[in-house]
Amino acid sequence: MKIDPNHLHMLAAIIDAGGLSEGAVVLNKSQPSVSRSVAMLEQRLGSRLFEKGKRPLRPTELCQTLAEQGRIVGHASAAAQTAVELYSRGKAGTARVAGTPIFMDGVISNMMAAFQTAYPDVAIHQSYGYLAELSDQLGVGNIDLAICPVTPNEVPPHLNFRPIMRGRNVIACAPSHPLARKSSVKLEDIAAYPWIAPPAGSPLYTDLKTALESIGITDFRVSFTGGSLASIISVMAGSDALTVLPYSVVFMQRTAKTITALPIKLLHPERELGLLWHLDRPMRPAVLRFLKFLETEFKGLADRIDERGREAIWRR
Amino acid sequence: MKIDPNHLHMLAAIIDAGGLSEGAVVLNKSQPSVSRSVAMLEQRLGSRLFEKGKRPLRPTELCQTLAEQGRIVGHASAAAQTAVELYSRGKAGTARVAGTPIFMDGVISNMMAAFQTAYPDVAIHQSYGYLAELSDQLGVGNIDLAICPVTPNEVPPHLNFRPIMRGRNVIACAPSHPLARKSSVKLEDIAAYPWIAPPAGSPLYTDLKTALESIGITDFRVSFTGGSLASIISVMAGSDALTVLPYSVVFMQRTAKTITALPIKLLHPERELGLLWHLDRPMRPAVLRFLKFLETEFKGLADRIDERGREAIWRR
DNA sequence: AATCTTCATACCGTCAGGTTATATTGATTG
DNA sequence: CAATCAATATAACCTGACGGTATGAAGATT
Repeated sequence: MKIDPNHLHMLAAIIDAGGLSEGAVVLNKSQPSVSRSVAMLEQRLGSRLFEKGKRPLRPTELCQTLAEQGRIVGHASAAAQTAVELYSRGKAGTARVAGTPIFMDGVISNMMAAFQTAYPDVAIHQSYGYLAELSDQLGVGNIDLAICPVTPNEVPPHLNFRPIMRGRNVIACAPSHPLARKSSVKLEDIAAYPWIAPPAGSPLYTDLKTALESIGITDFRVSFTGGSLASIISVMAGSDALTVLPYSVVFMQRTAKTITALPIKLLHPERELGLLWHLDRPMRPAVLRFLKFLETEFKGLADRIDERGREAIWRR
Repeated sequence: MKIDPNHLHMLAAIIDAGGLSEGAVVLNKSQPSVSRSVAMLEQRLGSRLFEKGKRPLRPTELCQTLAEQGRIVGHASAAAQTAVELYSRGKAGTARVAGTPIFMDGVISNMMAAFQTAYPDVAIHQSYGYLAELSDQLGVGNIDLAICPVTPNEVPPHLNFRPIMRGRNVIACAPSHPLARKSSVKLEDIAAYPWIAPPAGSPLYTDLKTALESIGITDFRVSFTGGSLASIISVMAGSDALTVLPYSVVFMQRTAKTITALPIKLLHPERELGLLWHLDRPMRPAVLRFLKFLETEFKGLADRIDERGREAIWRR
């Protein structure tokens, strides 16, 4: 007959509480219940667990050693309990999140930092990808959440899309760039400089083309391509190159002063930055937490961007 | 709702076995049983424990952390199991044993050493006392077993007495003693030497007196009294004093060659060395083991003493 | 598509363990 | 030492968690 961990725990509770009745209170049970359980256990073990007929209840030697294990069981049980609670409140667990490189590096990474200080027990697994891949990964279940610009009518089936920010691109350059000081920039000015292009397959690359076409630039020289945000910033800092970036990315760099936007209006792309997740796959609490966190963060970001925009307008 | 340690253990078993069916085998249960248990647990926790519709059964993150605790529970349970088995076979536990000082030091201690090498997990609590005290201690339940010379008709009530060795006293002295070389010793020889007396209250003290009276010595000089066996041996080694000791005690010192017995026959006391324990207090397995061990040891000892006796006789 | 393996569901019986009420029994005290 | 108190044991009853077998459903494999 195998021994029941619950019984071990019960013994520990009785001993630590100092009596059957007190132990029963600790265990949220009635006194007769634990009394009978002890009696049955004694019978099964074939030896006494508490000395018979001694009123300050005295545990047997065997009982003591069993209670020792019982305390271990109790700890494990309590640990499991708190683990479940943390988990179900989304305060522990893992969130696997992927997104387009520039956004992840330029915007989301900062939010993830904030999230991790708020929820240190939630592990984040980050990866990169564009819409097609992200959709696949969500479908297979390799990631929980994708962050990606999407045109509302091309949302893949079975995926839920929640927009969080209007797409808005700007022409970006280093603060040291000759054009950065000018209050107004003309097309002829721009034409002289080389361009940094995002990776060929990325949406930003098509954005770059359509944006430049929209302001009449059809022929442009690409001097650097394929790098992620850190490379792009470095290259811009050391050259006169220009590039097209989401304004939010530029905005997030405002304190670091590594990028500025030129005062030229580009055509908005149809796409909108948003969160994607699988519809019929229930979201884990930690992921939900992260999602909510991102939403409020983006709301704050949008507000700050608006403010700054108004300021900029007011200054002119 | 509190979490059940059994469930934690079950999760660990399932994961470690690599499937519900395999886990069920490990747990000695049917597959549907564990399947249902898992389902109920999932419902109570409000989150999945195994990913739905994946055939190489994949545990959830939460399930993994719970299983971790489950393994701890499993270990504790197994430890308890072996503890119970060891205990009930008398291979672990405590035996509280008391007895008359000279016997304990001179005979029992050697046997306890042998016992502890055979049963290293049985702790022995030794104490000293004479019959009255021993009886009290047994009655109160402070000791499990007493080893003591008892005259068969003065066995205290409620106590069981099992004789293990005939009482037989001898006159003892150091091997370096002038009388030790003599093949026959006369009373006049003895009269010249001082005596080491056991503690005044001890049975051995009365033995000393009656023994000496039995051989006609009424007036004797006591040069040292009150010491336990180690002291007596030391004093004898450094002096010409004599004393009366149980032959078994002298016998046990044969290899150490610290004491010899003089070839003088003393009157046997009525008492018989034996084991005492409480009648209606069930004996713990470890105590029983120790009791059995003592019995066989004493049997062996008695045989060896007989042999030696025959040898000694043969030599003359 | 067919088959195989494994998990889920249905249904039923049993017993550990929950409850309340009450008896027993060490311990305590005047 | 009787009386009293407090704690444990017992009785009687009931519920539901969990055990089993039989069978359906669904991934995985060929």
